[in-house]
Amino acid sequence: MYSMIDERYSPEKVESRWQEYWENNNIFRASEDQSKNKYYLLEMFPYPSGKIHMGHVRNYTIGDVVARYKRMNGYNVLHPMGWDAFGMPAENAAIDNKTHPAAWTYENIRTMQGQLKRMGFSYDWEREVTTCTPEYYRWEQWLFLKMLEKDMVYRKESYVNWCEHCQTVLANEQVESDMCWRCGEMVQQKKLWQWFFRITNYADDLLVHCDKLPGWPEKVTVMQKNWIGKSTGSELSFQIEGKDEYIKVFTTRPDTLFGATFMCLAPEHPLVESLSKGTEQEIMVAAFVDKISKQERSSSAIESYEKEGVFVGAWCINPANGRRMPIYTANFALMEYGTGAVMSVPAHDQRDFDFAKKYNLDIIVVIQPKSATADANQSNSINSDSIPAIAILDPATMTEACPEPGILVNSGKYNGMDNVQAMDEITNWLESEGLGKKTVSFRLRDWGISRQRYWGTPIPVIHCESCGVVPVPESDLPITLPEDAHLLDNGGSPLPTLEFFKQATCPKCGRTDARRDTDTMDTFVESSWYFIRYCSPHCTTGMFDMEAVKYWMPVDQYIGGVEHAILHLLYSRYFMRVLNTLGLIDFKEPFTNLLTQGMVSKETLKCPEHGYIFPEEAQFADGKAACRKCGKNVEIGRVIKMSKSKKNVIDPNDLLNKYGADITRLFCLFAAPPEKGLEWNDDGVEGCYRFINRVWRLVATCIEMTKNSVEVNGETTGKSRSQDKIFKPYTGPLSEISDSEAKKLYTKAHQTIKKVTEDIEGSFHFNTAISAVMELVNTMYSIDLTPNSSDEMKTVTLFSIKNVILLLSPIVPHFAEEVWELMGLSVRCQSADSADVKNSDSIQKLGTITEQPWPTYREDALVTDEILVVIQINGKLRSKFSIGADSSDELIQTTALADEIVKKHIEGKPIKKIIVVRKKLVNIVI
RNA sequence: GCCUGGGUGGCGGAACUGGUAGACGCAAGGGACUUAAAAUCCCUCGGAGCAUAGCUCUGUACGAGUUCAAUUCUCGUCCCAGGUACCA
Repeated sequence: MYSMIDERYSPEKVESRWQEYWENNNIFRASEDQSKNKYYLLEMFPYPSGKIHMGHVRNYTIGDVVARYKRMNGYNVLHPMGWDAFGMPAENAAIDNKTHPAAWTYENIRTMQGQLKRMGFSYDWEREVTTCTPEYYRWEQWLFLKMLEKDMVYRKESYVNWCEHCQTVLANEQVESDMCWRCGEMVQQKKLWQWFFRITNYADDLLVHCDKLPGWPEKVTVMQKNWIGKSTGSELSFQIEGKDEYIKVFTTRPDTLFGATFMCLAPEHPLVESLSKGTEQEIMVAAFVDKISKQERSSSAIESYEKEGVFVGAWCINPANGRRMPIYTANFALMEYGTGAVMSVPAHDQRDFDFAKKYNLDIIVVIQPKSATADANQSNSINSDSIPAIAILDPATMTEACPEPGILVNSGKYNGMDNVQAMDEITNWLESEGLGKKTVSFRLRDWGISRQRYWGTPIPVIHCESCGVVPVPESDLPITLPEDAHLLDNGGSPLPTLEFFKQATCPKCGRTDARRDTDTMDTFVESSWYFIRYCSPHCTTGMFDMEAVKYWMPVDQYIGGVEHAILHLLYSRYFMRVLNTLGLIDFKEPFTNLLTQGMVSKETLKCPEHGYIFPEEAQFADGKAACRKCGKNVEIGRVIKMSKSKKNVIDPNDLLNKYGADITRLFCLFAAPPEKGLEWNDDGVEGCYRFINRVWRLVATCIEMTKNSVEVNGETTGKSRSQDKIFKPYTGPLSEISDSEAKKLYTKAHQTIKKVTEDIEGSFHFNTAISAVMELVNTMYSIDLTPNSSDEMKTVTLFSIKNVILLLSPIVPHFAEEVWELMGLSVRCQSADSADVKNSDSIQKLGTITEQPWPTYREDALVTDEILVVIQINGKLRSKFSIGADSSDELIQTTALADEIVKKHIEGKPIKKIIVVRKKLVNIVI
């Protein structure tokens, strides 16, 4: 029967067959089983943008390999998948294609689910969650009401990007160099009443726990810490000249108070208008505030604007020295941070220095850096490891601010004090005067969740003229998104135009002219708790079933793009804290271990006529590209992460059609370690196909060489005639093998098991794991394996090939199942001869490869007899030699010194030093 | 701008805790097999030089430094990517 094995591996024949087998036998269905250790493995669910692209394929392949690996290690694995189905692209598509966001979304889900199934991922599809269904978002509305009850949500006025021409709100992405992407009109800022989650209440807790997430990459926790941005400092009050009013500032440098020479207020600061009123600056200030109010408010935009400001026509008094300080309004002072006011110390802050130079404001030095004072005293000293020798700071000659620590000057009674000490002393003094206190400030802002969009979760409140904001009664949930709505051509939400939706009866007073909130929630809200919904996706009595959550949560391993390092991950952490505070769960951190994969990227292509185009819509020739539709030259843009909106995506279908799922999976993993970014290029895929075929032929060879009997787990399988020898994989000690070639192979096989296990367990470095298996396969190819090989070689070969298949099985599961069966190792091929299998127990034991235990290695089989030692002379490699593995350092040193090449290099020169690195290297210094 | 990463042959990448730079694979070139092609197998493959079975120099973005020894540690510079709160 085995001579019937095909010459080449044919994925199209094999893959669908095994996918059906897994599905029909519910192999990946997860249920709470208290007797087993659970393992919740989660990949970030996708936004259903159309088709999956290589970024998804890579992410989900990594996850699937881990899921299958953990299953083989005996865990009860939960591996769910779903859809982050609300979002802006559905609205844009609806406008462009004259369809409905729901129709577009569900169609995409269908397509993408088909693609994922074709990849052979081991999801429990019974648990599929789709966030745009009322069954899902009703619980989000429910939670919103709970949060409202507990004052965890509030309303305030806040700005949005506004296009006057389209009469609509724009996302930051829809603003292209200050203009509306649809019509090109200059974008303005508009103030709207919006809902905010009080995430800042948890700022400290979120920050502190960043250091209690050992399973997270440090770069992610560092980014989150910086994002939260806790700074300790002081809040100081400056009296406005001639008034009994004070300006409060937050500063991290109270030690520089005596050097504060002017004050900057955010343009939206209420004092800006009131102070300038009636002064000759009034018009200038109003014009400036108006100009700033129209500018984009994203922090990258704000930082890119030139720092500028306008005098508001009033002064305040420096509480330290009574100095008159002009008050400015400046574009770099942010209302959202601190108190919206900044005391400016130009001598010691670069931004203030630049501002002072620009507007010709006073600069007073109040700290002399220690290095400068020391250098000044010993004029010729060269201080090699510090700042270039500075003379004593002089405002007249300074070219930049000096933020260095040092000794206070020009600071009255604090002169001569160390500046760090002065921070406390000056704050304490002002506190005693009632003008200051120590405080902390966070960069983190409350989470604005109101969106003036259609395709999102409706916010469950009603606005009543008599009662104000009234929560929708729980019994009225869900507030479903009306489906008979058409997107407006300008991109605006149709909800405010739908009278039947908007009209509501006030639950409190019964007024019938109340109106429903027509805003929807930020889609980050859905993705902040979907992972907990997976535990009990069909629960109708609450967000989740407590028992199921107790069993499965937290997520043991979360895998997704590093792009989500801050927002999504921080919001999810915040949401668990909310649920915890509400008493719904007993933990705070959702994800124990996190793997952030690097972005799969590709250059963008932009046609002057058709805008962004897909790679297949361009014709490439000598480094240039032309649009296939209009023939015009296409602008080849930067290499950026794949995204549907920029159309720089590669659909895996071509690869799947040509090579199948396994080769595609193998290639994605072999290309680079997961955390590294990947500029897409499929040049190496052919090599992966070759490798799989090498294994395929090796399997055929092994079957041929051992004929038709193999024993697994003590059970003989396959047909054996009495005259046949029965070969089974050798698993005994290395020392009992006499054939030196078999010995080497046995060692290599055990080393490979160790290497692959460690690469997966330690860092998910599948690329090196695959390399290791390739090496083992190469070793096997270097041996002449025939039916005439020694019995010893046959059993060692069987051990090796069995482990090649097991080690590869999480990566190329269809292929592995197939060859496992061909080798007579799976229960499936037993069905015809079930009499061979003595009892149902052994069926259980055999199973298919998916149910096999992960292989283990023998320590005794890892060691080799000889080691290679390299000889360096003055750090340069000159020679090397092999020596017994148990040789002493002394023996290694004398062997090295006796080396002919070494002798030639030394030529009687005196040896200054010899360094011997254990069993590795000798460095002779002459 | 700011925060976080990254930069190694023609290409993707490897190198444990500072100890042989280039594992594994792709591409390329040469050869074997074949009527031919595909497939497969074997050999070469960072650069330069020389007295070419080999040897020497040089090389991990760039410039310094620490060390017997640096892709790895320190400082500085350049470039690229991710995020920057309404893309998800």
